[in-house]
Amino acid sequence: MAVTLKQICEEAGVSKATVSRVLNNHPLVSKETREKVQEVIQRLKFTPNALARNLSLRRTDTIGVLFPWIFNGFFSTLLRGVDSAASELNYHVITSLSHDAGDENAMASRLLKERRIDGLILMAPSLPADQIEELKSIDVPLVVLQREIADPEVNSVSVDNFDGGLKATAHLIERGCRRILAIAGPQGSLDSDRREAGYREALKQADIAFDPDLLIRSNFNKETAFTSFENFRRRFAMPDAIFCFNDEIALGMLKYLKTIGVRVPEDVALIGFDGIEFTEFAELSTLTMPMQEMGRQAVRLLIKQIECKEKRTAEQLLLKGAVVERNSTRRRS
Amino acid sequence: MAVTLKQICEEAGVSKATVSRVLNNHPLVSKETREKVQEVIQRLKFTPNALARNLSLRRTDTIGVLFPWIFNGFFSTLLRGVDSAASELNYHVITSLSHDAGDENAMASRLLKERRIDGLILMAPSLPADQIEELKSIDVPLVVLQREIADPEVNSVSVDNFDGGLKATAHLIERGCRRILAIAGPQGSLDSDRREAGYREALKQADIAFDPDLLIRSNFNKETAFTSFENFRRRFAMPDAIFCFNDEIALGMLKYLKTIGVRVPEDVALIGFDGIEFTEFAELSTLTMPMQEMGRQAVRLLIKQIECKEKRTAEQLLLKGAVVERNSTRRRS
DNA sequence: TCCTTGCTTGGAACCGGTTACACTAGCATA
DNA sequence: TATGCTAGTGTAACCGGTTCCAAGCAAGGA
Repeated sequence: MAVTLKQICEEAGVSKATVSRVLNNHPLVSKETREKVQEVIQRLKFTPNALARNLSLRRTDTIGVLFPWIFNGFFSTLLRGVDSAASELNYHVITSLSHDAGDENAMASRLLKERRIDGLILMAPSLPADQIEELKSIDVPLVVLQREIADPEVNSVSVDNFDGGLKATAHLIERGCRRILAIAGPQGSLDSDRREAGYREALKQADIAFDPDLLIRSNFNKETAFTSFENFRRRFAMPDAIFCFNDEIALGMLKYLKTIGVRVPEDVALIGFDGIEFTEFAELSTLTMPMQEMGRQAVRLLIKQIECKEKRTAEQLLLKGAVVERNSTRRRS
Repeated sequence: MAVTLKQICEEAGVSKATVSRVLNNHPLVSKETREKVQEVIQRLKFTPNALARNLSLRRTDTIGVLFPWIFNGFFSTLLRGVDSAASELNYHVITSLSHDAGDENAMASRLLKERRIDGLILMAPSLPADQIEELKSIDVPLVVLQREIADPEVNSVSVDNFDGGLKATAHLIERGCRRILAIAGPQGSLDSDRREAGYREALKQADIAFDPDLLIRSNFNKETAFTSFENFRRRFAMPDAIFCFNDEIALGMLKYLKTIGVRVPEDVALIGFDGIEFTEFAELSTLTMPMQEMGRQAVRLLIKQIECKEKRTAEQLLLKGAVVERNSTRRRS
């Protein structure tokens, strides 16, 4: 059995209250008592039981991070940001991957209602609004990550999709491309819509008319992107450039274009969105999101909520990404 | 304030003990009582407080997973395996990344001694033996991941490095390569040594004499690998194939060879080790380790230890990897 | 000298569950 | 009818801390 506070107080000849005060650096303890107690603590190698402490204090110093099963490339970088910020602020991190889509709520509310965590960071790009509503109702600190949220009562940290769409497109335009094919996400995806708005804005700023034929859709994965793209090819000439709304699509396209003999960047420039690590190896230009920073900010926002109880208005952070230029958009010489 | 067990028992007109029995499906409760209590639980939306429960039961249903900061490609896949196995067995997962090397112990023992976790999965490829010794002394269930351990008292799950080295080399030999350069890890790395042994065994089986000049060393990263390789090039002719002892080196080499005009696989075949995801995009052949399965097995081993208290002899699982053939070792036609 | 004040300290309740043990009632057995 | 057993339930201690409140005690002021 581990050493407990009781053993310490018996050994030191003081009460539990006093030992507890020493542990928490309470000022109202005389110097001699404090030193005596500390000596015993050292000698018996006492570490207070966090469970008991948490039960008393009604807090766990732990935050939950809920990720979707799929979110591959981001995952580690984001979690890294979360973990580093959390550990700096002396919090622990419970991770949980939702296995089935729709699982999120059950897992989240279980963690929350069982009081295992003080707050939750939720990364669920496809979580429907009503589920968020439900989570909100549990009334525990919550930060939604990587999902621009309309609801002003929900704290969120997200990449500025509009700004990103604009920058990526502008980058292609600067390289001399004018017929820029956008492979967007599904209808109704807020992320996709905002990126599209940025894309259009960049065109407008360059006095290029928006051509609806040059915007095709996917489900943010390569398979659906391929189908759309082949459809496009049958009807139209190859564009100057392709702006894929995420890196998975872009990486898939890169490979695919090679197989059909289209050279990147000589025949067509290609840019992705997200900045997953693989893009570096693939020499793919992309708009990188500051994932680690997003993780850090999410933690900060969450802990701010946890530590000051009075209801504060929610914050919605929008972090800006940046274009990383690699071979796939190198200027044709 | 959340609903507590006390409120349930008052509302249902029974004692705490009875409510607790209902919650835990204890058989000694009459049907009527059980139903009445359950109805109240439903109606008041009661969820028992895990902290209180844990304190009483002296267990947390939580395992810790400690990763090094660097272990990129593996990270998500491994964690995925851990998470899925843990959640199937009704355990939670606390993750922690050690930020500074050497941090591991402090973090691990803090989690363990504070009784926040019931056991620990430690992934620390570079953890010195004496630190493991120290962790062992805390005497809490522990599984070491991805590190062949000499100590028979420590449970571990690891890839079979010998088998992997053998298979990767044999794969190259089958493709007709005979001068096979191995870019190994540092001296004294158990992983590297075992892979090397496999490499040598494969050569021996093919009646190829081992040539010490064809074994160069790195620190398992591209920078040191480059230095060694350039050194090698100045003195010797290009080999038939290169077996890189991890994928990071292999991916770096792939890029590097391209810049110096050496074609893969036409001029030289290239194979990596580990099976990180990027290898797929890079068309790099590699020996993939079953990362997800390793995570799952580690959890299983750990929970087996947690749940049967009598000291059992430690198990050391060695999972075998498999060669995934991609373009970088495609047979020259 | 007596009372007030402030610093230390201890007693005991509390956080929200689990469970060993005691107790009661009902029924079968002797 | 007395006895033993069992099923169902309640009492109270316990897990290991935190903290409110009261009390002891010495110093300072009236």
